Amino acid sequence: MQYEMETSPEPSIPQQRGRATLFAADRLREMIVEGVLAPSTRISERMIGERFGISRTPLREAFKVLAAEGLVTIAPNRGAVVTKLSGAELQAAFELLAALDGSAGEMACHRATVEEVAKVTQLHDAMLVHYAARDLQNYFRVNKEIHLAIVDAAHNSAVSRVYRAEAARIDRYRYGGNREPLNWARAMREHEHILEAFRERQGAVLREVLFAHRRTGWLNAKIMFDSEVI
Amino acid sequence: MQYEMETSPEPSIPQQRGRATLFAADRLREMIVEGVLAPSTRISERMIGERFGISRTPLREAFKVLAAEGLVTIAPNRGAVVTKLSGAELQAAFELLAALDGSAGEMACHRATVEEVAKVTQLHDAMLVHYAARDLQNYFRVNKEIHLAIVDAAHNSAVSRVYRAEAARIDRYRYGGNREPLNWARAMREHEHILEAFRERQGAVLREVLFAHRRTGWLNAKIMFDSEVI
DNA sequence: GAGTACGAGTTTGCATGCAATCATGTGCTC
DNA sequence: GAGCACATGATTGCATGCAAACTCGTACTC
Repeated sequence: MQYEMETSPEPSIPQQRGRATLFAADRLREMIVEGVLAPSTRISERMIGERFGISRTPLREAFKVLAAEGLVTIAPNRGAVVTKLSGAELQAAFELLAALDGSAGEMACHRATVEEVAKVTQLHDAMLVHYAARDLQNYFRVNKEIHLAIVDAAHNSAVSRVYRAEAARIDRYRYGGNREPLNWARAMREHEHILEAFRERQGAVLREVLFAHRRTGWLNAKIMFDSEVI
Repeated sequence: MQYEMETSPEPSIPQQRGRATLFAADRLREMIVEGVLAPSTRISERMIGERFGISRTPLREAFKVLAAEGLVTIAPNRGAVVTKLSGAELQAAFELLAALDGSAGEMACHRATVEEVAKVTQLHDAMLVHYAARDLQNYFRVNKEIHLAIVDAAHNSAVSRVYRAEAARIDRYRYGGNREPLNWARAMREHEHILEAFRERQGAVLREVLFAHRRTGWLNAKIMFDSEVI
């Protein structure tokens, strides 16, 4: 997927009343998560307001929401910038996601419906196809869907909400981790174990496997982070 | 701690520029967490604005922040109300905190400094004194400090942040859980095990004990919730 | 030349105003 | 009396205006 980085004001999307703040927050969140707005990018109220065709008031409210989510950082009297995570913060986020992945996986083994297990199995097979085709983009997409499906199968709204929020914070830093064939193959092997443990509903095993899998993800992200590609 | 529920506009606290939104958010958060503003209470922009001595603009920004934290719920064109958790949502939050408590405890066993272990030990002893004196208020306060100290001893900023946010969401529902002497004694016994596992740095044990302890907390909260006291 | 004081332009923080939407009460219809 | 249409007041959503704080370039001092 490509993004046009046009300098001209983008096609003004007229919003119905009562949606300017929501529109701005969703739009900015998407741009940050997908990397269109890189970390440390300054977000001027006037500039973005003109781009989005809204005034500063709803935009400032959107900034506050994104700041609460940790996606932007607001300095008093100096405006908002896209949050740039330090190495320690990135590691902390990966560890948190590891804990959530593991705990949710264990819960999911107890609570997942037959349909939810089937759904994960189907997604896994789809991911295999993308892996065989070396289609990194779709591999990443389906990969994330698998982890979300397992988390949601825990049937715990708080875990799902926090997981999504924290995953969004570091999504920007995960995209390129599996470019190395060796790591990619390793991740695939781990996913085989994940699927097996989930289908057999072995909670303790799934917890351990998901925890270790997230650690692999962190090692990959750390390589990229240390090489300052991101 | 008591709060004056005066009907006259409360002592206007003149804020320095650039702090109106922060002031309003902190103040409202405190009022919600401590139960001064009960769940389902409507929060009118004009009313609160007059009470706090600020205009609607910074107040609306504060509402958005609290909504992102899950403390208030904003209905389009109808304003904000203090979030009222359903039984399922409350249980979900307790389960999430159980997972965070357990995971953080295990991390803390690996990473806690000698000073941090000593601090928890000291807090534990202080809690014992409050327990012996049946001082519920201070018992609760020190109890929370113990759990926070263990979580922070994991040295993971993301876990600490999420833990605080989620704990704040359900604090309102936890205050009265241990009024029954039997449950209170049980919680104290669990805390003995918590301290022992932490001091001996037995990560897997501490995870299990903290997880079970949080489950006890949920059972207590559920009794209160089902009796519709809160 | 380095460092500081200053000032014009820019940006943020907040208050206010207006239009759209909602809430509520009254009168009308059946 | 029940139910609905409508009007009026209240509330929210957003745009705009103004003052405070910041940025950055220039001139001045040492």
